[in-house]
Amino acid sequence: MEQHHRPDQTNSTTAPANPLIRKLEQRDTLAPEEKQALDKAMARGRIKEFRTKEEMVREHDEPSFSTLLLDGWAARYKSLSDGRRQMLAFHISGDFVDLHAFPLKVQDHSVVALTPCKVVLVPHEALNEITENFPHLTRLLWVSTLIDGAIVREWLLSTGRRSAIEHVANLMCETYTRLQAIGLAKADEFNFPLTQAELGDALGISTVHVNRVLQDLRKEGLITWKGDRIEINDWDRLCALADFDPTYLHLDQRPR
Amino acid sequence: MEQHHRPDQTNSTTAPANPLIRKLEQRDTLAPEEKQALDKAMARGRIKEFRTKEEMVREHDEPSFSTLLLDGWAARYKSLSDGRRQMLAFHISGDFVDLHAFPLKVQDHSVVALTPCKVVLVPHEALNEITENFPHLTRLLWVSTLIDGAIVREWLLSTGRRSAIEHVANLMCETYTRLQAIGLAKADEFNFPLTQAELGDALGISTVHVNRVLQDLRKEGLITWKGDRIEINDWDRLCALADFDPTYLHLDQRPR
DNA sequence: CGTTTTTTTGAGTACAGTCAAATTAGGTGG
DNA sequence: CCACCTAATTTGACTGTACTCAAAAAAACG
Repeated sequence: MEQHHRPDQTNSTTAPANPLIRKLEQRDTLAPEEKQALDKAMARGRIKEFRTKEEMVREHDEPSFSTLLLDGWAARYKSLSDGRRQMLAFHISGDFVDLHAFPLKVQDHSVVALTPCKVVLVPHEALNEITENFPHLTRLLWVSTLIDGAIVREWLLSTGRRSAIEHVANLMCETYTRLQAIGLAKADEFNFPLTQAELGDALGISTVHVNRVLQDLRKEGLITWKGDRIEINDWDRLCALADFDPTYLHLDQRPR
Repeated sequence: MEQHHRPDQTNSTTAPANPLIRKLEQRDTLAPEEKQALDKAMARGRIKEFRTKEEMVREHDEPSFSTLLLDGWAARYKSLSDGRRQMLAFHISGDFVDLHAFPLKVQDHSVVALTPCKVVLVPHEALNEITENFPHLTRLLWVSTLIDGAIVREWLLSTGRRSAIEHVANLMCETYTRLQAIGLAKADEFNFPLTQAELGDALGISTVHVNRVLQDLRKEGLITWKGDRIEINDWDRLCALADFDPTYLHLDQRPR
């Protein structure tokens, strides 16, 4: 548990094993010294593993590091004092689950592991050195928190104005698109390791209603969900039902 | 309309007339050269006015400037293709309504003026110079977009898991607290220039239901809404009903 | 003072929630 | 590999919150 992260030493012109670099390069090119700075920052972080359902980040904490997800699925959430819970985001490999707490200092929500997770705890001090010396890299880290924000806005639109079935459809389109972008989706199938109860907490509806809506989607021939795999049976009709416009995912290359 | 913004030349130890500086100083101290850089950036921007209900920022636009609100109320929103609309945020004096589009380049939602608004259009080029030369200031601009994000997360919690009456209560607590922080609220009263239909679009409920929930709140002796003024009749019970925890507003001083 | 917008009320409906129980699936140890 | 245990899914019956449509009343605006 006290081991340290070794940066990837392979040829940097091939796809990087460092999932953060891979993610940032999706958006913009990185100079060699910028990649080096990221590798160096991550190398200063401790590797940590979480079990399913374990709390990774707690509301009101003031950690001195930010948590970069290397492997597994995690979810941000907030709870009301009587226990009602709302998921705020899903995170996968390459995502910082709490980069916002680097500038903000205080956690305003919690993060839970949805599957076994492997993370690296990047010291805020290391991030601070990046912001002092690499303005372009700083903007890219800023971008990554902004995309998180854009996704939450789409979730708010879904929760406020989409019907339950449209909401599920939209989340499926979003998740498939995100996984596709980092090569974690097959042609028409992707991993979705949530329970229906957890999905309900993400959609803001009850478990029972999730179940009924999924049956409707299956009957309509749009998606099939078996175990932790979701198969998309009719992408076009799913997108139409969802009113899906991927602009908010900001997946296009946008060089500086 | 082609006039330029003149930075405030008064003694910088008193409350600044520049609402952006005032807002950032709420969070952290600014060095004189940082204030100067902000004033200079704003001085390069064109002043513009919008009428009530006028669109200030359009989804999919790629503007070369960001819109800083000097006066009035504005709201971010997204719409579904059949017209259903969800508000995503309210903005008041000192807020950038689209700072995210500086790093992201593309607008993923629109912004509408809720009242007559006066803004300054700060060129992205000017912001870019700030990020190249003032890392601390960059972090503060980053913080401001992160607080926007934290508020949207609270709205998502409200929309997904709070009942309509709890949701209204929470929004009233949030709005009062934000206005209070910049000196725009009286002891137990504040300006709220929305129609019930607009409030419904913010809450994700119908206009009719807004009206009925407001009657319940009035009957309970919690708030009174007359014209564009809301009076808080019982702050403690309102907070309790709302399950209000202002952590997510990040209003405390957090020096670097 | 008339026009338009906003708020309010009423009646009927529908989407989604709750509670409880049955069924199925998944994981573990013998 | 099977039996058992637990967790997850599915079903049924009933309830309730919030929606729609329509119209009346009240406010705001010029």
